[in-house]
Amino acid sequence: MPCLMRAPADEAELLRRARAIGGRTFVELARELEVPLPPDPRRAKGFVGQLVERALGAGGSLPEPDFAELGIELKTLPVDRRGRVRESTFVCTAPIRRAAESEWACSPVRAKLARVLFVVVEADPRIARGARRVGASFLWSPDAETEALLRADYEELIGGLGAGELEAVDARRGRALQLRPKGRDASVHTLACDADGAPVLARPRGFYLRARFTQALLSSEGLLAP
DNA sequence: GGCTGATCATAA
DNA sequence: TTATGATCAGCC
Repeated sequence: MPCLMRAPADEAELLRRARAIGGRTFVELARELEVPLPPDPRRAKGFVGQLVERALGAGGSLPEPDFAELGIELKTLPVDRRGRVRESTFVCTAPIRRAAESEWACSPVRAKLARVLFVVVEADPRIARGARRVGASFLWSPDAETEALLRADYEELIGGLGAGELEAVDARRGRALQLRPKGRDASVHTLACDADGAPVLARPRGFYLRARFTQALLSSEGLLAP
């Protein structure tokens, strides 16, 4: 594998590349890409995602799709050794200040989830870090029913923010999407409006896909052991 | 055990 | 500083 990878020309090539790295350990991948391994893996939470980005020729961490030409977002999907999704999937930050005027049709959530390449990765504490591998990959777009579900969640959550219900809209809300804190740490705050429209400080939030939801996607793809 | 809230690294 | 990439770790 070349160390500097050009962007893939089309979906088929992207999917081929993703499937070609299936079965490789992250250590092997890092060596091939000449990327140094982090000294303390527990402090390198995004390492695997960024490694896969490089391996597939993604654009990098820019405010645009990973594969801008193709309109495709890349997401790694951490699973345990039984193929159970271990974590939720970050989608994008929530527009807290502009929540009241945010519509689904032009929302970053809809844009990001319109076309996603999911790359399954092993993330099981019972598997030694050096032995964890890249798994299966699949391209996904929401069908009409799923988009309706995402839209309903989005409108409920963003509606809550827009109404200033900043404390009420916690991670327990939403069936597929949820809102969770997203910041350097709990001390980070951003300007928001409370229920009366008065300015208040609030924690930045991000939209995440629940693990239950991505688990169902894996299942639909036939990627789960019975 | 699953889930929520907290936290960590890097790039521009 | 804000965006990207996520996982950690204690609570329920």
